Amino acid sequence: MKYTAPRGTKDILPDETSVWQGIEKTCRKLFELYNYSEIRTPVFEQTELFTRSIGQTTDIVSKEMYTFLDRKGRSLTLRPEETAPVVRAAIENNLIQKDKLTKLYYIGPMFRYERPQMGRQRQFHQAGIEVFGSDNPAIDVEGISLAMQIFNRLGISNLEVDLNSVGCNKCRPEYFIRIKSFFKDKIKSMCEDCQKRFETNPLRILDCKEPNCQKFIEKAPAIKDILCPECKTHFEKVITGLESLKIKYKVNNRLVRGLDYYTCTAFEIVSGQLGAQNAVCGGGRYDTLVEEFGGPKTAAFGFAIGLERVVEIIKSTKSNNQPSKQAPSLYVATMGDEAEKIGFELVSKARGAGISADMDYLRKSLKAQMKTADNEKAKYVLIIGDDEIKKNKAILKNMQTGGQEEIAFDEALHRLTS
RNA sequence: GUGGGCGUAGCUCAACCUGGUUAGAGCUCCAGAUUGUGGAUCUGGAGGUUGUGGGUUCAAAUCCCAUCGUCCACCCCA
Repeated sequence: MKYTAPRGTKDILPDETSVWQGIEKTCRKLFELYNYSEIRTPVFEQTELFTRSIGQTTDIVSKEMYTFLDRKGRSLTLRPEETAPVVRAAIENNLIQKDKLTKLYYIGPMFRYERPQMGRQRQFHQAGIEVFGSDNPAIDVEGISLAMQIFNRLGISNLEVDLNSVGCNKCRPEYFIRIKSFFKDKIKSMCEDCQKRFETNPLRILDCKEPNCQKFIEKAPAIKDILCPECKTHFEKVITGLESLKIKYKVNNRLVRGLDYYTCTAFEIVSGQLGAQNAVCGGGRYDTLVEEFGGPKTAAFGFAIGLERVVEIIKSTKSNNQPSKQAPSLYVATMGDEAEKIGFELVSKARGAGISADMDYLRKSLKAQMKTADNEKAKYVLIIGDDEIKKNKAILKNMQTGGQEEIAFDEALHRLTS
């Protein structure tokens, strides 16, 4: 084969697109039900937008970005996530204003250079929201409930909400100090990655899965005990909010998100049906990012759903999901040039009348045309041959019942619309 | 970036371990049985540079190396 899709990318083929369309439709419907408006941003941005917001030492920035120079030598990067671009666009277009809540949603492709595996591709798709202008914990609750509502509507259950607070600019530095002093004498006996994390971002030590490291991590101070009063009450209010909506959650003190801009609330929604890459949704609060990007001081919250993973779950859940390909209502079978001409006009008229229709263009035998119509799941077949032309009538066959009748050419379309 | 599994017809796979005529089967597709009627059945047919490149050998789908792709896991995340 001469050309194949680049590594880590996939063609979404016709028998799959209906699943995708269904998911996208459900997302849009619910986003709009919660009063979010769609925003579409470029798929590439200035590289700095991502390095600044996500953080230099994060995996995404340090090894996963598709970065290139354009013809004028500008460094651009295919978006690895959508929060930074939306923040940029919102500031640039003055969407964020004082005393106003701005609620935006997006659906689109993201790009990260990683080794592909189950539920992980280099081009993947996310649907998500960003809310600007409120530090009210109710926003966090609304966001999480919206995500759960989407999964619910898609028929996905067995999900778990993992919740944590990563603190704010006031309490996080304090926590860093505590963590550093706690691990100071232990770090040498921990794994190589943790030793790096100790220098670059000690918070991530908590996320290490090495059994050896976990022994130490278990005894490490939990961030929830060091949170400042504001973060603490915020976190508690998010929890009571979730409880009042009867959303089940699990406080996970080790949940640390891989992007540096998060403050206070961080959450993930994980599925048991996915393999190692089990997060279907992730997000949280980022109350300082807008200001860091030169906008007004603005509290913000957002999440992103991984659509490939949703597709995986839906495929594995629905045992025999019928592809539900759209079928034409009418298939016109013709024999001979004259019949083909008449048939072509009828197909055209049918379409004009809103009836989905198709016909044979391969000059196949009638039998073969019937077979094609059957494979296409056409409801009716209109047969036109020499006999019919003479009588100025066609044969209309109902493919479900097998019954057929002679009918005038023009009459046939009326029959189908009525 | 690291480790392991796998690349054979459009699809799912067999033959590989133990090298040996013309690389098989099911499904799909095409034709016929049915001179102009789909689904079921039967008969026939088409379809392959065995991922690619090199090596070993009288002989390679089979053994070896490389490379690309894919899958799974680590890391991390959606």
